[in-house]
Amino acid sequence: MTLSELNKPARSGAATGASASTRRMINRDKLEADILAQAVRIFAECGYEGTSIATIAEQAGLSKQNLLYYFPNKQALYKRVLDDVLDEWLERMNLLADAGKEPQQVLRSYVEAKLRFSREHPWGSRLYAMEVIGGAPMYGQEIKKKLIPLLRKDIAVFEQWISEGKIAPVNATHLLFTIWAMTQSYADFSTQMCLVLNRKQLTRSDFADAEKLITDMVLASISLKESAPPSAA
Amino acid sequence: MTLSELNKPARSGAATGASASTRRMINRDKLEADILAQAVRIFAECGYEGTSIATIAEQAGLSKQNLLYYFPNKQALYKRVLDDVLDEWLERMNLLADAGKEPQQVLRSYVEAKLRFSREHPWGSRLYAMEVIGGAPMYGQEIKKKLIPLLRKDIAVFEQWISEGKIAPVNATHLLFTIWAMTQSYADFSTQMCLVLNRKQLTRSDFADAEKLITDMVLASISLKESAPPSAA
DNA sequence: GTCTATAGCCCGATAGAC
DNA sequence: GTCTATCGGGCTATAGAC
Repeated sequence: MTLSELNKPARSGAATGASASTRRMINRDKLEADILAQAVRIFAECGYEGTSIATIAEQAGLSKQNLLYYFPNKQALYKRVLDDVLDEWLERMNLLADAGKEPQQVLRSYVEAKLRFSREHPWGSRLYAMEVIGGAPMYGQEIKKKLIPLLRKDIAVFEQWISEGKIAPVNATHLLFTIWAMTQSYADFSTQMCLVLNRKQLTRSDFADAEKLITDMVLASISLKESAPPSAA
Repeated sequence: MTLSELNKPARSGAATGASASTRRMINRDKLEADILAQAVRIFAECGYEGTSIATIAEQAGLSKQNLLYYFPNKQALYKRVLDDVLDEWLERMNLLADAGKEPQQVLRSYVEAKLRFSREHPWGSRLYAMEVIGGAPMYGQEIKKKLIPLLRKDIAVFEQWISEGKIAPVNATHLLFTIWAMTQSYADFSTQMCLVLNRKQLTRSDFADAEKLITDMVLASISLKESAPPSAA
């Protein structure tokens, strides 16, 4: 079960399975999805306090009071949005480091997936970043429970590769941090990048260029220099 | 003249030079500095809308109405804070790429300076990041005028190095973006990093480790591979 | 320059009719 | 489920006494 399913408000008719309530359920799910899609964008653009639920409601085509029928309060909506972001992220990232694939291929996939998330879910990426920058005052516990263990696992995989001599002895923790930083930045700082590039928004070609450079940098940093013999120091 | 000096409110007694008003000026400057120091922290923690000037005033030890005597309104205070951040940043970064130094040394200094800014001015770094993530709705013009030209100049320097064969033919624009991303992240994402590292805050040793890895990655990406001859393609 | 008082606004949330 | 109406509170900013 995903985080977002856990956080969904219990709904009265959800367990009946009758055709009428099922039809209603579909409408309700669509409406919730519309609300969530607007919410992630507006929260990311305006911040938590800068966002009024009336604005979200208006953009989703319903009244503020009606929105509060679907979500109990503003904070619950906010956490639900972040749940969905984290769910989607974990789903894409979780299956990368498990198999016995080569380090190079795993890191290629990691960079590609994280960068694709920045491209396909810019609002979610930015909203997550804003929450973390502010000290994760509302979502820190969930990050601690759900994300941090996976990041630690990734670092452990890197360190395993190092101890097996598969990659150069880099600092595994900071390697992960820098990969995160570079890929995340193409969502968070796209405004600044667009100003430099004189574009309205980043193109697929920009992301392809970024992926190539980031991948090259990461692979170069872990590549074993054949000229250096095992040191005795 | 710096951005912050331009944005300072004109004050009545500033031009007299009399000893009494000079003494008052010093007090006023100290009070303004206190307000700005609290403002940058609270704006970064809570966002623009999430920050009330009453909170800033309280933390600086004066009343909200009194704060509004020193700064005309909330937005002016906010922009002044960002001016100071950008001033400090430009001051540190501007003198790096001018001289005829070697690319390796310039990039070492660039990473070191940007990372030191993240360590010494975490609130300023984070506040700037939040403004950019939200689309720079209040400070976009200043970024466009003051920062973007310098970033373009840096990119042009990288491209000059490439055309002179001093560094490998990487994508200069994205090289700058990734350096920015990696160094910036040690301010913006320190909360997440601390959770991974199980620390209250990042240590000097963490920043030293980061600097080493980032520098190695950047220098590896620009290093000329001696085995590859100049291609005819 | 610092104080009290308050105008004027927006917001989140609730109550209750239908 | 959707509506109208409204409460209670916090906010920016201003007015004016001292």
